[in-house]
Order: sequence, then C-alpha cells, then structure tokens
Amino acid sequence: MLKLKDLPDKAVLAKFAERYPDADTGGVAVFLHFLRVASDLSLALDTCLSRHGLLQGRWWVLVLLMREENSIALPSTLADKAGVSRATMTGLIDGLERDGLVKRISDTGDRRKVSIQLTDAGQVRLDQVMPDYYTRLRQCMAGISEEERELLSVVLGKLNVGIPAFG
Amino acid sequence: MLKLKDLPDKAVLAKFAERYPDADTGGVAVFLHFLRVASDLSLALDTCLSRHGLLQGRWWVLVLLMREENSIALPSTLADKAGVSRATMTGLIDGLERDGLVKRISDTGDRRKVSIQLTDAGQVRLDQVMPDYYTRLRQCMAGISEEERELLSVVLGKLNVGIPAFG
DNA sequence: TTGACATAATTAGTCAGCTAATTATAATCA
DNA sequence: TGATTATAATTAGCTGACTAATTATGTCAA
Repeated sequence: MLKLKDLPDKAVLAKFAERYPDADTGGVAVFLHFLRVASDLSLALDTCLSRHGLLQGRWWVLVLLMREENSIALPSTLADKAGVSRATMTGLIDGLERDGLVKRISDTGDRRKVSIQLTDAGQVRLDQVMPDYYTRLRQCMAGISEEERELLSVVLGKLNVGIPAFG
Repeated sequence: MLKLKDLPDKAVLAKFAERYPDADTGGVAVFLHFLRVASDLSLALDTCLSRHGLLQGRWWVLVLLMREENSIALPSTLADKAGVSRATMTGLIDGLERDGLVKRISDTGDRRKVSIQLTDAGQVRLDQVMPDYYTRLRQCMAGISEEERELLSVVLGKLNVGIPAFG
C-alpha cells in the first residue's frame, strides 16, 4: 500500500498531463487522496491495536473466530476470510498460539484438519480491545453525517465496480 | 493493510454490538467497506504496474523523481515524500539502480550526500507505464460523476480530520 | 580547534506477507 | 484394491517493510 506523504499539486498534475495526454487529472487526484486517507486510517488502526499488543492480522483472526459458533474455525477458512494465504495464516496462528490467545485442536475425524479455537485469554483480550476500537472509531467517524455515509457507501460500490478495469 | 474478504453482515454486527455497546454498527460497516475497497484498489494498481516489471514502491520513486527539476533528488527527500523510512528508500534505490532505472551521483559539496537521478532507461520505463496507468485509472473512475468526486473529496477530508482521534 | 552534537546514508537484524514445495491424509475410480 | 488425484496444513526460501546501530561527514560553540 502506497503511503504517499506528498500528494501532487495542480502544477505537478498539469506537468504530467502535458506529457501523458491520457491523464484525467481530477481522477488521479481523488484516487491518490483516497489511497492516502486509507493508508493513514490503517496506520491509525495499527496504533490503536498496538496499545493492546496486537497487529491488524492477528487481531482480525481473533475477530473472525469470535464471529463463529463456539469460536472455532479451520485455518483454511480463516485464511480465505482474512484474504491471506494459508501459509501466512499458519504464521499468524503460530504467533497467537504462542501468546495463548488461540489453541490448535486436532480433528479426530479428518486427521489433516486442525481446528483453531479462541481461548479464554483470547476472549479477554478481545474484550479489552474491542471497546477501545469501537469508541475510537466512533470518534473518528463523528464528523460524517448519516447522509454522507450513505453517499460514501454508494461511491465505494461504484469504485469497486471499476476495479476490474484497472487491474 | 487489512485485506478483508469477508465483511460482517448485519447479524454479525448486531452480535458484536450486543457484547460491545459502544459499537456504532453503521460506522464500522462503512469503515471496513472503505478499507476493503482501498486494499482492492491497491492490489489492482499492483497488477497494472507488474505488467511493466514494477511494484508500487519503486514506481512511486520514479514518479517522485520525474516531478523534480532535472529528475534529481536526495534519498532522504524521496523517503519523506514517499512516506517510508530512509533504510527502506536505500533498498528501493538499490533495486532501481540494479535495473538501471536510476543512478547514484555523489555530491561533490557535501560528501555525506548522494543524489539520485532518473536514467534515460528510467524515463523510458515511465513513458511505458504512465499512459497505461492513466488509461486504466480513467476507466476505473468512469462510473463516478464529477459531483460524486467532489463529495468523495469532502468526505475524505472529514475522515482525515477524524484520524487523530483513532490513532 | 577540537569536542559535542547533527545529519545522510547505509548496514544488520526482525517481521509479516508471498509462492512453491513438502508431508500427511482422504477420496476416487479403473 | 491400489494408483492417482485432491485437500489441509506446514515448511523453506524470498521480498520489502520496519527500527536500531553504524559509518562518514559537517557544524558550531567553548
């Protein structure tokens, strides 16, 4: 993810548009601004989580587990839902298990499988993190009206539609 | 950056809101949706750049250089503008230099300094990448009206204001 | 003018992603 | 049944971030 600290001003955009006539300077500006705010938000989330000794990847695994019945899921399912590779999920689970926040349970039926369960300590950790996360997120979003949220949601949907044309 | 493939539905949000009454479910939903679209956009940009043998970090260094007079800048300046550490910038420049896209020039005045200059090959590479990037980005943004762009810009500004409350 | 501090870039070591290969097990079908 | 294929998790090795330490050089004030 780009962490642009120096978005182009109009003069720079114009300079590039001169050399590359295909450039849609307004679109470029809003695109870069979007990525910039997203990466800053992501960094802010990191800061919030680090107060509780967690990083985004590990935190999200805990959240995914809590969503499940009995707080149990397979590593492969977690990998798919978190959008990371299975190898990465193995590493995340290693770290969480080391910290005692989840445990591996061998599947008696299919011995290839290992179930991952949130431990009591993991639930306690979530009960510390989540209220802080929700409170801070609420404050962060406080300046945005209900109407703006809906508009943002619509624009996000349209952006999403356009993505295949990009990548 | 979270790469959520499985955003929470209303039932999940409600389940969490029950345990954590501070949760603003609407805010959470739009926040996660935002991060999701941003990471997908970032991934699409990766795909676009990889067709030209570049990754976001290295590509952005080339773009920053092209913005400069004579396509020259110091590593420290590039690091600040790209939002990465100086050590990371050293690594990015190593890679770009290995590919012949930039060159290091020792500063005769202050011998601690090394100037980084875009090479002809680097400019050629940019002249291949940028039209493709601009064309694809234009298509990606095609579904968003001028009015929506401006609204998005306003909301991005407000989100940005809220970030300190989060992190 | 030299000792302390500041600055620029790099190196060393860590971390969390990735892909590809490996191990173990299960399922299928000739 | 036994060989092939599919699946689940892990391991091994690579990349590009990071911080902290290092090297080299410059600046300034006693």
